[in-house]
Amino acid sequence: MVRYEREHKRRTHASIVDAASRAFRAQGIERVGVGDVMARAGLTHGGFYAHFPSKDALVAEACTASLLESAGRLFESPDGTGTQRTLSQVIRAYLSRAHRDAPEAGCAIAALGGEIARHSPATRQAFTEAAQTYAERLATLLPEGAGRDEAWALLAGMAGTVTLARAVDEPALSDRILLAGRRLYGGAFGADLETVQTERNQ
Amino acid sequence: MVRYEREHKRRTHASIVDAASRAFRAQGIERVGVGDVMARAGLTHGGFYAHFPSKDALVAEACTASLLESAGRLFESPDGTGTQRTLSQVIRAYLSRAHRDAPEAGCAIAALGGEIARHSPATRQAFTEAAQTYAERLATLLPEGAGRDEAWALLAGMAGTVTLARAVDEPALSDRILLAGRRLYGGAFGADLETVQTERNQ
DNA sequence: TGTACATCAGTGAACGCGCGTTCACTGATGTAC
DNA sequence: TGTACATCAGTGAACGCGCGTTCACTGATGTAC
Repeated sequence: MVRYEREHKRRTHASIVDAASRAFRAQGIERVGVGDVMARAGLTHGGFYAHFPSKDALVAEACTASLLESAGRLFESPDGTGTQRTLSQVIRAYLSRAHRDAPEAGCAIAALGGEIARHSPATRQAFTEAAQTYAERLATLLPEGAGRDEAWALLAGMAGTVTLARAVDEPALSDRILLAGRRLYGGAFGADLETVQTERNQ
Repeated sequence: MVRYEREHKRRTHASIVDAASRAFRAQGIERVGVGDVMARAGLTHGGFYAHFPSKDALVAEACTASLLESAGRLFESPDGTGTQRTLSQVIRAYLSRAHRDAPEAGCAIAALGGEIARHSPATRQAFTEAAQTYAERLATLLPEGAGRDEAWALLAGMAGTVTLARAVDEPALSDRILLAGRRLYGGAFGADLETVQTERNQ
């Protein structure tokens, strides 16, 4: 009965979502068309509606995917062993030049937060759910006495810092904003300040 | 020689910028057309190009205008006497439900930061310049030892907090994010925590 | 093992629509006489 | 004081374009016999 390999369509679907999640973060949701996404996935635009009922449905899926993917990248050490990063390492990685300069692989809150706030209920719901697991994962790294709400505040603050560092057009100012963010959140959550200072070039 | 009152065109220009700055913050730059802006200013779309060379030029002017206007609203007491707010009052006002629920009159960094990061050099330059005066004004309220960089970090963090509070679709969670932000920044910059706690319903 | 064929993932032309922009015009303004 | 008129802020029809979406189709797949 099954003509094509069982996994075939599922893989195509996933590759469309992946292409969309990267394109949206790089260029914004509105600037990226259905045709652009399909071309990035190596397909033509007509086939889109065999996978999604509307562009909005893709946006919702791409929000979830980009949050989960970037959380993975953020919380795990880049050594490939799956080791969890410490809070200090997470703050440094989030507020790094590398993150600022690669929005397509970075946190969707920083890249798309403003646009999501104005999007459909379905998109906002998908975003909220995925952000919740992001915040909970961050909460486990916080010191005694700090819980989920503190994790939300830290996440929101770091996202705003990266967004502003991307918006200003003076590179030196942008770097100083990231550094000031490291000091602020490192200090507020007891992360090692020495490390913050010595790794300013990461 | 001057047919129309000298101020006539200047006033129309300013009312277009004002309409645009509110519409952009409410709906996003891309979703608001030139025709929408002109209609909000009580005009028709054709006259637009007698005032601006392009939509992009309007975006740049609207960025400057909305940052200056919202800074005025934020730093001055609402009693009308022009009294300056304290740091604690500024943090409470920025991270208030009122600000979250009225993006069209609020801070452009929170509403448009992500979009501006992807916009034209002219827009980013205008934004950076106006944000600079915003940050400098905030810096004068900070305690001893904190300077312009700390003001940038505080501004960026508060903007991200309001953006995230607008993006999530659960009202209770949104309120908790704002409150956690007040505690975080109030604590980090030595603002009166008691006041923060007692005015949670503002 | 070889062929005929039903399936359906993906193609590409076509649609209506709203956008930014252009341009020939209109009519309120206030000056010149 | 009254009228003719040059100015130009604002009007609205029209443009080309890219968007999201639809749909008749094609051709690779792997099963049935």
